[in-house]
Amino acid sequence: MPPTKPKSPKIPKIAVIRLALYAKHLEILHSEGVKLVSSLELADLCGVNPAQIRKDLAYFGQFGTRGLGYPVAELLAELKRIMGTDHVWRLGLVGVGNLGRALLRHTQFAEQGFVFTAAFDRNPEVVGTLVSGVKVSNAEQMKRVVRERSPFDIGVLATQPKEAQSAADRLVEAGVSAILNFTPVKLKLPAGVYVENVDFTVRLHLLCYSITHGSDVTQEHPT
Amino acid sequence: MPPTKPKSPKIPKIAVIRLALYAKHLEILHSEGVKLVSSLELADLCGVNPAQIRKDLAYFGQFGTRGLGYPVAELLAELKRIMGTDHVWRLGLVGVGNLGRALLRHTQFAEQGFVFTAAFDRNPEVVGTLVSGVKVSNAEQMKRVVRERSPFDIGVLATQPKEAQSAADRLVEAGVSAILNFTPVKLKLPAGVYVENVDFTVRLHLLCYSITHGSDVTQEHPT
DNA sequence: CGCGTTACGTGAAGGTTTTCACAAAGGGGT
DNA sequence: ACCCCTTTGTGAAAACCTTCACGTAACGCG
Ligand SMILES: NC(=O)c1ccc[n+]([C@@H]2O[C@H](COP(=O)([O-])OP(=O)(O)OC[C@H]3O[C@@H](n4cnc5c(N)ncnc54)[C@H](O)[C@@H]3O)[C@@H](O)[C@H]2O)c1
Ligand SMILES: NC(=O)c1ccc[n+]([C@@H]2O[C@H](COP(=O)([O-])OP(=O)(O)OC[C@H]3O[C@@H](n4cnc5c(N)ncnc54)[C@H](O)[C@@H]3O)[C@@H](O)[C@H]2O)c1
Repeated sequence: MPPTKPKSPKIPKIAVIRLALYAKHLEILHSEGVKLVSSLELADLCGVNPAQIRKDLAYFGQFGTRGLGYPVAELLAELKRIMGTDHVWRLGLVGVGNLGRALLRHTQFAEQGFVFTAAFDRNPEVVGTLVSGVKVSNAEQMKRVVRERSPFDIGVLATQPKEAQSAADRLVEAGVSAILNFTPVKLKLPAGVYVENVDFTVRLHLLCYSITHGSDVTQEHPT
Repeated sequence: MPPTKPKSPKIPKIAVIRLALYAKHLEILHSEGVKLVSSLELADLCGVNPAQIRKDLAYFGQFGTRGLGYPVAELLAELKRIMGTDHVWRLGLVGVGNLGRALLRHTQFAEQGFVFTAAFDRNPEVVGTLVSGVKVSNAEQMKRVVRERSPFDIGVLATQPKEAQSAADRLVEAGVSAILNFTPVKLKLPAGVYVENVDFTVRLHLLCYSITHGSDVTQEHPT
């Protein structure tokens, strides 16, 4: 029986973020043939406090053996199950421009279990072409394409900013409940639709502050 | 005289991150001709608590007028000065591949005061070409190019993962003290060099967790 | 079989960030 | 000149997250 207890207590949001970090390093250990790892060793690899790891894991169950540590393969499998990354997720790209193209061609997504099954654009010159093995469909027919040919779980938004909201609406209409948003627009979406905004410029601003003030402002968070 | 007091007390790292968020919304208000804004109004726009804004600003000085609010133009100018974004920052790209190309072509960086003045690659087929008006130089000659022709302040790293560390070392050698790192590699760099890591896959993992557990884990943080 | 060693799991302590709540301050109307 | 209304700036309280410290459990060795 898997030693998982229900996650009744409130789980700090940042703990979930760190879970992905732990999984990443467990993956490496696993590939190196390491069978057991202590919270201290894993903490060193991840650059966090060992107690932090134990506490984070405790939110989801008991995975270790006292006196030994954690079984790498099992813990990795558990973390993947918890994160939902124990199976492939299908991505649908909206906006096959400069950035969208780079994302489609990014081979490392597939290695992590994220596969583009569909791509959409509005530009007739792009529609119908094949980018990195993915056929670009007409954005107007998203709902139909999703239903009949290429369903996906997560929408990746990379249109021009002024098209972002309507494109997002279309994603929701098509039944998508999670969006990775690369546009600088704050999307208005119904409850139950999850959004993650990616904005590189915030990071640039932080670097500017650090350079200007000579003090590092970057926290160790693994984002 | 500008009402700025020295930043003697300890400033929460996350407060600086929010400053960029405030500046973004002040920019919009300014373009709409709004002259004054209260912490309540700005808080609504930014999706944070009004007291948070007042506290964050208080770390850097007194910018408001009691009973009125904050003067949009002045506060914006102050924030830019504090962040160091009151002038143009020069970017140098290392690795003109899928992602690097998208970044070079991204017109919105310039609008925010970030301009690519140099680009480097190792691939002879790419070296010498012009991408979005920027000449691609040989990565081996980075130090010379930076000194003699195209200095820059912030290095943008978008090489293959296994080249990341050595490319970063070269950036440091060339005198760069801030790096925006798009590779999944945790760079080892001397103290005084600031790094911000951009990793989209963490965001995808978070979305997976949200979908799987039906509870939103995304914090309102503006990253 | 029991004892020593190790390292987990967790309550409590400690530290940091967010929010509350209110005194103080400024503007504007009369 | 005074009063009223609004909103800042800021201690204090609350919430939150991290780290400590130790009881406890499991393994392995003599
Ligand atoms: N390029 C970058 O490096 C970069 C960096 C950060 C953020 N972004 C953001 O990402 C977005 C895309 O940037 P880009 O450089 O790729 O722009 P782009 O103009 O090259 O690409 C946009 C693509 O979206 C398509 N499109 C427009 N409306 C659409 C719709 N309703 N449905 C489907 N497709 C539609 C366009 O035809 C075009 O192909 C922008 O919002 C930009 O702000 C880009
Ligand atoms: N493409 C994406 O959407 C995406 C997304 C997330 C992360 N990344 C990361 O960004 C990096 C680049 O991705 P990509 O898709 O553009 O890869 P890519 O292979 O298309 O481009 C890499 C470029 O870097 C150049 N290069 C290699 N070594 C170099 C060196 N020492 N100095 C200078 N240039 C060098 C190569 O010649 C190539 O042009 C990778 O680390 C990848 O993991 C990419």
